[in-house]
Order: sequence, then C-alpha cells, then structure tokens
Amino acid sequence: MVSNIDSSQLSERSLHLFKSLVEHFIKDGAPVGSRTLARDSKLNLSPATIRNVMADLEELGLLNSPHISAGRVPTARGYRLFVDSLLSVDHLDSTEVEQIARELAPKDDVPALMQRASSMLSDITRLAGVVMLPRPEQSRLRQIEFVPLSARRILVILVVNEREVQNRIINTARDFSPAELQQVSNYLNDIFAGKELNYVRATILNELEKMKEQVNQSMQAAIEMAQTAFDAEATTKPDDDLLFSGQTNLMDVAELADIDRLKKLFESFNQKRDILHLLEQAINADGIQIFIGEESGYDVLDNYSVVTAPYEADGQMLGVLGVIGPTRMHYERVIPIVDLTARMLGCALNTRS
Amino acid sequence: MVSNIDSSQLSERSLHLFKSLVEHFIKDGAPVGSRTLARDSKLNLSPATIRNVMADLEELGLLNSPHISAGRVPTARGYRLFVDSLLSVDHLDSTEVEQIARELAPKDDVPALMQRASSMLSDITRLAGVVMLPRPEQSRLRQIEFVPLSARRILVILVVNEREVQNRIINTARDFSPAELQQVSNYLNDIFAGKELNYVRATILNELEKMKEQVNQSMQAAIEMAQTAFDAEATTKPDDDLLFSGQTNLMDVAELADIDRLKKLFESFNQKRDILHLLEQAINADGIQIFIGEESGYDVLDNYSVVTAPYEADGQMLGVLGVIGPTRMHYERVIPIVDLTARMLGCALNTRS
DNA sequence: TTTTGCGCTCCCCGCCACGGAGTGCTAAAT
DNA sequence: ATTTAGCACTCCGTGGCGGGGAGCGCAAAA
Repeated sequence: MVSNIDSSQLSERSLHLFKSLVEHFIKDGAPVGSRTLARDSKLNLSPATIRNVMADLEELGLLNSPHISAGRVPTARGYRLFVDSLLSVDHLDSTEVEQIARELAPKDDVPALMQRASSMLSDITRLAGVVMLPRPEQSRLRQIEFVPLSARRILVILVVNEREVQNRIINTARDFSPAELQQVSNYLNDIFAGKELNYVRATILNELEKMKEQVNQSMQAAIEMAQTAFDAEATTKPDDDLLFSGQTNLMDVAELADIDRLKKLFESFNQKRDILHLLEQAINADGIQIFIGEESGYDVLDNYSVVTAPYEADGQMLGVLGVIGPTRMHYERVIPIVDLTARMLGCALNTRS
Repeated sequence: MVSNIDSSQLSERSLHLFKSLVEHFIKDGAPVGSRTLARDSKLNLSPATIRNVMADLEELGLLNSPHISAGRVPTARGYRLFVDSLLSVDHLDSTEVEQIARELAPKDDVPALMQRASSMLSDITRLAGVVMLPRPEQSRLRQIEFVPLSARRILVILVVNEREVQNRIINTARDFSPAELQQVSNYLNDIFAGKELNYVRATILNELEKMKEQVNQSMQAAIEMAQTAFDAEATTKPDDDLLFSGQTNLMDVAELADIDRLKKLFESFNQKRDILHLLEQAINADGIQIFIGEESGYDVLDNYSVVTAPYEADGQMLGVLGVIGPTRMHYERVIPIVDLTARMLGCALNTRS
C-alpha cells in the first residue's frame, strides 16, 4: 500500500484548507472549487492562491477532480488524513445519549438486545447499522439440560454465557429414561460447567476413547449423546452472527443512488462474507476503527466507509459493531455514536444484573 | 370496488388479442401498439381493426395508454382478468421440481426450513420471496420444562407443535427448589399438554382466582410462575413471524428502478405490517391467491403483485408463503412454483418424520 | 364489418448554443 | 517570494429546436 500522508508534512494553511474542503464536501456532496473555499475558510485568501494549494494537494493524492473543470473531491487517502489527524469529534447532545442508554437497557435476551443495538445505530446515524454477535469461541458453557420429548428424541438445552440459550433436538440410538438423562446432565455439568465451548467440544470428540475406559456404561452413553449434541452445535451456528439494519437509509444518499452498486452492496449484506471478514479484522483493534472506501479491499465497499468499535463485557472482547455509509459521511458525529454504543452495549452485557 | 370484467362479456377475438397484448407487455415491458399486435397474434387482422378492439378494451378499463400516442398497457383490472380467465399455467420442468424438493427436504428445525423455503422461492422466481411462519394461535403446547439457573432465575422451555422450541428466562419472587420445579412442570404438563397456547394463556390468566382456591400452596406458586412465563410469551413473539428473501431481485426489474418506490417497499418489508395484513387475508383462501397492484389496498404495493398460497400440515392451516414482484411478472411460471412450494412445505412439516 | 388512408399527437433523440463554474498559466502587485 | 488579478480554456448542464418514429382516431371506401 502507498504510504499515507502525515499531517506534519503539510503547512498549517494547507491543512486548514484541506479540512475545510472535506467538511464542505461532506455537507454538500458536490465538488468544491477555489471560489467557495475562499469565501468559506476565514483565511482571506484569493481563489487563485487556493487553486495553487489545491494543485499541491492533488499532487499528493489527497484530492482529485472528476474532470478538468470541476471542483475537487477528497480521495480515499484524503479521507484517511482527515479522520486520522484533522477531525474534531462532536460532543453528543444529551438527548442522543439518553436514547442510546434507553435502547440498550438490559432487558430480555441477548439476540434481541443486539437487534436493538443495530437498529438504534442505523436510526441515529441514518446509515446502515451492523452488529457482530458475540463470537462463539468465546462462549462458556454454563449449564446443559436434556429434556425427553419422545422415545428417542431428546431436546438439548445449552445455557452459555449466563444469558444465552441454545436448543436443538437430537435423535438417539437407544432409549433413555428420564432418570438416566438427569444423571447424564449432572455428569456433564460437573465436568464442563464454566468451560469454553470449543474446549468442551474438543474434549468430547478427541478424548472419547480415553474416557470411555474410565467410566461406566451409562456414562458412555452420556458421552455419545453429548457428542451428537455438540456436533450439531458446531455445524449449525457459524453463519448468522451478523445483524444488519437500516440498509434502506443508504438509498437516500444521493451519489450512491446508482442501483447497480446498491444492489451489489445489499447482496453483500445478505451473503455477509465480505463484511464479516472486515469486522473480524476490527475485533482485535483497540477502539474505533475506520475503513475508507477501497482501503477495505472489498470491491463492494468502494464508495463506502465502515466505522467500527469492538465491545467487551467482563473484560472480554465479545464482538464488533458499527455502521456502513458513504465515504462522505459525518464522521465527527458517527464516531462518537459508535463509540458510545459499543461501551454501553458492553455495560448491558456485563453479567452482574 | 368496481366490478371486475368477466371473460364471457367479451368476444373470443377481443380476449385473444387482449391475452396476446398482456403476454407481450410482460415480456418486453414496453407499451404495445396495434402494429406489433397485428403482426404477432395469428389473427390476420389489420392494425386498424386492432385499434378498434383496443379502444373498446380501454373503454372497459382493461387497458390504458400512458399518453395519447403510445401503445397500450394493461391496468390492474386487466391483469385481474388475465390471471383469472386467460392464463395458461406453465408446466414446471423437472429440474425445478427437483430443486424445490431438495431444498424443502425436512432437515433440522422449523425456522431454518422456512428460511430455506423463502430464499428458494426468490431464487427460482428471481423475485422477492416471503414466508409467514406458522401462526402462533395455532401453536399447541407439547411440553413445558423449568431449568434452575440461579437462586431466582429460571429458564422456561416451551416445546410447541412437536418441533419448535421457545425459551425465556424469568425472575421469580421467591426461591424454588429443583424438586419444586419438577413438580410444577409435571402439574402444568398434566393439565395443558396438547392445548392451544392461547387457551393456556387465557386459562392461566383468567381463572387464576378460581384455581387458587382449589389447590395447595405449592401449586399457587406454580400458577404464578406460569403466569410470568406465558405473559412474556405473549409480548415477545408477535412481530417477527415473516421472513423475506431476495429483495434485491426487485432492483433488477427495470421499471421499478425508481429509488423512492423501492425504498418505500423495502421499508415496508422491514416494518412488515402491510405485508402481514395482506398475508392474513390470504391465509383463509383455498389455494393460490393473487393481489394485483392497487387492489391490495396498500400504497407501497402499487406497481407490485403478490402471489400467495397457504400451506398446511396434518390437515391444519399453518401459514402463507409467496412472492412479491412487479405487476408485470411471469404469472404462468410463478403461480405453479408458489403452488408447488406450498404443497411441499406442507409435506415437510407433517409430523410423521 | 373490416380495411385503407390521412392527419394529428406525442415521445425520443441528436444537435447546438449558451451560461456558469472552475481550472491553469502568466504577469503584475505586494 | 508570495499572493493576486486577468485571461483563455474546458467541461457540464440546460433549454430550445427539429426531425423521425410510433401510434392513435376518424372517416370513407371495400
């Protein structure tokens, strides 16, 4: 990748003008010319001077013109400089803070909370919101229960992470009596409660042979059953851990009104792959992270930026949330909103409740 | 509503021409004029004659012209006549039948099956697919279990309709021992197993007083707990029982490429209200039902048609599925697909499995 | 009853001219 | 050495204009 521009490489004046230009463009969406900039920035310079400066900035790859006699528009690299060095983040007004707090009040179950977080994000920012659900690798088994449905059909209930409940139905090779089931679940709870799900799965699958010798016949059955249960768990979960909302907000943004691009993006939302990869990069970052346009490496995101923040509870990284919008978005507003939402979601997920 | 046109009110020739015109328009999407129609329909008539016929049809409200010197376009009422009386339904080719069968093979859980049905519909028809989940009123309680999580937090598990599992966490006023919980669930299972959920809820809520007198103290607690459980059930479920897929397919249809309309429609998908109302009308119909454009009574659906079919299993109506697309859609193809899908989904849901 | 002929309407497309906004360059001013 | 003013040039968007095409209705002929 080409090296980015450092703010120290430019004169105070150039930076000021550049910032002014970006802000202007974010507001109006039209290429901005020397004249307007001369009027707006308080520097009392003539358009001609500004033209010179802009020519320099274009040289550096921070701006470009759609065609020879149009105003200038920030490039991806330009936005990068802008968000890294020039941005002054808004102070959120109290009604917004309240709204976020209200929506994220810890009510019922985790998926619903996530859903609320996502639609709240899209609502406030008027962009598309996205929330990545807590990564399954981070799930700790809290409790497992078996409920007999009929002769050989058993409902398995996994309680993970204090709050979240998963259930699936398995068919067993032989009949189990309720008493037996009770025994099995006691056994599994004793060994595995509090352990990480992947560990549980791995243990059950790999050390099956070893354990079989040590335990009695009934426990063998338990192990086989658990195997089925966790096998299913491994295969059914991994894809729908991404929630979107407010995609339609993107249809408002004028310069993205090109149906084809939009369609590609929406399809990408549905397939989730690209976005998921992007968010996975973000989960290890420390705080707010911003992907600008082509930077992301995904074609579909060409004229879009993604602003993300990881959220954590009980000192553990859980997932990522953020918004997707046009590169030309109000970063100074969006950034604090995403940031605050991540924090608050973390609070809501803390287990003391 | 204005009375619809009956095919017996028109001459054979008019009908033939009308049908020809509609088919033509569905294929090309452009207003069709007398010349083209004269060429295409095998009737060996001159354009002028056809113009006369078309004038009559316009009189009847079956056609109209976008402007005075353009070809004719079918009106909603025209489509209505077309689908009711003139349509010759395609024979599905075997690969499509196989695809439907394959996708709807009864695998794991019900929601996933529904999801597959919806995306399969959108996939094959290249329109938006929609599936209304089994109506909660039709849910029969099969089994209820209580799992203690901590002192006063209890996980309630409802198994409904043989297959579907719902769980929620409730906080109780006092501590319950595992033995007590067992007793409570036994009690509730005895009384309510096989009953309709609404009935269960109503019984618990209304006859609370009466029952309280008849039973011992422990059962009073049971009732109170059940009350909490089913209360929650009543409030958390009712909105997300509609699945969409393939909305993006609608972006391909040229004449709907108007961003604003599309946005409204998509938002309507998200809010689900209008579509839900529409489908509720459809659930009591006997088979395929078609809503054409403005007929539906919902603005957002102005240039769209909805083709639905209810599906049933074990002799019980469960829900509705269908597709949403431009009024100008290939009904002769879409109709048998929706029909077949409804039947097959019904099969997959039959409880003998 | 159907066809032919004719005049008319309306859309679509390409053309052109024009004003506006903006640029780059050079020469003058500070 | 910067900054400014002036100027020629480029490009976009708009609006007016004119033909060509498709289609219509109507009236008269077949």
